[in-house]
Amino acid sequence: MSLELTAVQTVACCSPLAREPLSLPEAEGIAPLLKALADPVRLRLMSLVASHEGGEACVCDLNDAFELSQPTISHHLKILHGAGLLDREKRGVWVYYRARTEALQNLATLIGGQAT
Amino acid sequence: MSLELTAVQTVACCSPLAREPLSLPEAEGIAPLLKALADPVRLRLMSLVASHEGGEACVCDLNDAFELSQPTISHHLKILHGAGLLDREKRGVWVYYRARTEALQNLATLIGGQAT
DNA sequence: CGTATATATTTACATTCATCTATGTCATAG
DNA sequence: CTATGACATAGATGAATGTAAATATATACG
Repeated sequence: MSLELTAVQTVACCSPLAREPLSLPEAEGIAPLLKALADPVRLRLMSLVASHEGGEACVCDLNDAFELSQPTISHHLKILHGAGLLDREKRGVWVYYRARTEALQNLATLIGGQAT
Repeated sequence: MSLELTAVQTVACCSPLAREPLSLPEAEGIAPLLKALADPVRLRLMSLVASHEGGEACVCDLNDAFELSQPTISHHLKILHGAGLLDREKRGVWVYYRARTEALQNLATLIGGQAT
């Protein structure tokens, strides 16, 4: 097991933006998470998965929601998964993605948390 | 006055990610806001301004917190201001930036809001 | 086995981005 | 009016990123 913190672990460690200045390592840990979200396709993927019944969706469902090639969707899913925003589970032929809601909540607290 | 919505206005209009799928126009409106935040320097700038006494800081304060050239800081501030995350006010020789907390709160609600 | 389907990876290319240096603008001081 | 300090803009460059096309892997089924 790695000693490195994942982006998701990093974001859980910090006070809200408005409370105290972020250190450089903190900022460098959090930016990749926001970067992963900062794309229209990936935002829609996240909301599709998070709002899908059961909190999960298979790639086959997701592909149909876009006019993009399957490899492109797969690429975006990999980025979201790599950032720790989506969990992956293979069941038979299909792969299901599930939103990591605690990661989203931590991020929301960081961005919008009160100063005091 | 333009009929276009700013990114900040756009983000205030949407349900949380986990409640219902984002439309393409919504996602395209929100992504630029996240993109503006998705950089270590800009994250630190936002937190420096937001947590600074009085909720504002002048560029002279901000420059000193980084080992980057003044034009580079100015560039990042322009991006944050363009996204609607920072307000700008010139007073005499100095320029003060102020965090738009309601924009941050709306963004936080969008990302972390409960499904129901 | 062999074929079909679902998903991932690789490669290639065009675009975007962060940063720098140099220069411009504006306000104030002398 | 000229000099100085604070900040912005312009232009250039190298790195990172998005997308598509082709290919690979893995499972199911006959």
